[in-house]
Amino acid sequence: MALRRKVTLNDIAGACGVSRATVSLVLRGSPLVHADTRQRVEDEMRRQGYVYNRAAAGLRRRESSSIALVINDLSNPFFAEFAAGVDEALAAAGYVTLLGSSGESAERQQAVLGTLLEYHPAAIILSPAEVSEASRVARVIGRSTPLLVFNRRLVGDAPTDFAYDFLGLDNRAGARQATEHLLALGHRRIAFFGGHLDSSSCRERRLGYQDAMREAGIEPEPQWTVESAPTRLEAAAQTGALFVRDPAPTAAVCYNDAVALGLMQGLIRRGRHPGHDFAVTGFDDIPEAAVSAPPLTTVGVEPRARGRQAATLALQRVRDPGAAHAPVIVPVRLIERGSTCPPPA
Amino acid sequence: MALRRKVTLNDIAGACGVSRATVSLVLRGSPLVHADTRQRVEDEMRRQGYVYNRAAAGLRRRESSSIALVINDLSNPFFAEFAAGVDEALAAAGYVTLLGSSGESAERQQAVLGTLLEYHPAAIILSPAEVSEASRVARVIGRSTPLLVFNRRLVGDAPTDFAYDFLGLDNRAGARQATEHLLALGHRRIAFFGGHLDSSSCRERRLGYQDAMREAGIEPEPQWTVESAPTRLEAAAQTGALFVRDPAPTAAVCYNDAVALGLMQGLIRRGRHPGHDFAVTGFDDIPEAAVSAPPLTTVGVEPRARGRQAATLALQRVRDPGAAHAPVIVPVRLIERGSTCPPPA
DNA sequence: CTGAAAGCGCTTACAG
DNA sequence: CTGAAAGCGCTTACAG
Repeated sequence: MALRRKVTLNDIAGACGVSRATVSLVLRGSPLVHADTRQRVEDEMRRQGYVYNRAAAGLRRRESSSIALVINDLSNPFFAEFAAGVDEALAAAGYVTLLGSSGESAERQQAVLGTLLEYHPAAIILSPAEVSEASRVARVIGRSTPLLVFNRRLVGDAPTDFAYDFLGLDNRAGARQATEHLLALGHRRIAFFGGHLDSSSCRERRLGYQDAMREAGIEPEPQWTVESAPTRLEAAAQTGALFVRDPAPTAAVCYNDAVALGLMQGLIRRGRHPGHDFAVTGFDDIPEAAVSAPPLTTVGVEPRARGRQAATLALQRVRDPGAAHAPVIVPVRLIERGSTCPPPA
Repeated sequence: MALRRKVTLNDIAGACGVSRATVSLVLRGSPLVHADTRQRVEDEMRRQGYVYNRAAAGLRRRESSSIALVINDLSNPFFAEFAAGVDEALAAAGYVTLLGSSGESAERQQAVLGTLLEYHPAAIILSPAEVSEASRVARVIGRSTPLLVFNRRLVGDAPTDFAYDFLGLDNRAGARQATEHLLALGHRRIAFFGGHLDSSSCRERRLGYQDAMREAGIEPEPQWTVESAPTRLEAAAQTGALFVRDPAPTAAVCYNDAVALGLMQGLIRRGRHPGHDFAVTGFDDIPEAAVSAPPLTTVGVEPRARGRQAATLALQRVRDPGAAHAPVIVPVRLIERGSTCPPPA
């Protein structure tokens, strides 16, 4: 099957015996055009299967109707949901999403940003790879495209003339709530499990954990902090690290849900019963959290709503480039389900 | 912070005292340009922070370097992985991914396709909503953009002059393998659980199940087929339907992993032990399948690799629009893990 | 080796 | 109410 040539404004104008300008006015719904002319033009467009060329229009009008979205890990449901939310809100606002993924590699992130910039998006939404330096990101993005960073802080200071928006979660308060919940159940030996401490979100969550512990008069033992990649698989593999020394913890505040679900898996393999003889909390409230066995007590952050919010913030910035750049921190709340229990007697 | 004006070829040409044409040649790495000139131009580009405008170039060259990707459900890890694979391969080939999602709504899919077409992508990759009519899809896409459909067939016949590529899984063979595995373990009363029979992939998988059953001399009872939305939650809720009549099945071939994991959840809630007193198989091998409790015996389809393959096929079509349109069906294979067992004595 | 000119598909003052 | 003209940022023959 041969592909058909694309129909342009010129084709329609020619067929109707009017000028391109008139067709353009019809397209943009101008009241200047005579109703008969409008009708003829619209019929002809339908007949020929005309498709507007937004790139050409954008070029002429010097404006962009795309927004670039760079995700660190699309296979994590948290980020997949976030991306879905971004796309949903952008589409509703008449923008198209240019997708890129970094796979948690700062190198790839640079390359992806460089490529996406060539499409001159109106703004960039970046969920950064674990260790992304502000200076490098600033260098590739330049000073003519607004940037919204989601979830993790960029590392180091950005150049003074490089401002960007930030949308993050109240990680510290969320982890604190989770820890306080475990303390209230009677736990004293509580681990902070999973994540890498060089990521800002992980550090913040650990601070919240430490806040609650110290407020309860407990100094967390170093071996109660176990790092792992923020994935289910890695977390399951690290489960043993919680039990190498006595007295072992009776509960764990996990970096996120993926890690918490992995830990529950790891516990079950070791013959333990999360929610009965060991308490686990997560962070994110991904869809699986509600249906795991047992259902996961976790900190709800509504990733899809965060995606919509990120899109909204980015579009606000497009409309008003001069506004101040105050970071937006989203409050979070603990959702109690079945994976927490008092410590075994 | 005021955004800076974008730098264009003209700015560079002016600053270097050469013409736009020369700068353009430098950009495209032409050997015609004198080494000194090239150096001066490249330095100036770096100095001014020039960013190529691919949309403008594409307009002039009458070619597109974007591909549209429309996903039915980004919150299903299977499709999220697929999308990640598509994006990975497209980026490697120098294309950008225009993302859209239909949320399993055929209406929204039409709207999303319409919008994305205005960016004149070189091709469209569509993972269609559950019931997508070929004629409607054909109408919105027209005859000048190649289409690759993934995973599900479009419903009804397309107009004769509308050809599209198809990448699908060997659903029938996969479900057959799963069923044969259960038969080999000694099961006779085997259910086909989950999915909607008006989706082509579900119908095909059910045929594979029926093939294996009949070959073993067993006529599947109607009540052994239980439909549900292809999600974990819905499947968990439908678990009871398997046990309303005696003799109840001792095993279930599930439509996909999400459904299988939901069924396992539902079984556990009813006091049963999947992998010990009831056998379950899945389809897809999403990441969770390997780490569920018990790990899920399933049919591996490698969604990320399928994404890369879809991108490759779409790009082939872009290069050679006249080639024949033979559907590509990917062979699949059973991965044995812990969720299957012989029937209880 | 480099420049002047035309043109991709659109929009926007400006005439009339 | 409609058309002629200029121009968005680029590329591509064609001269020289």
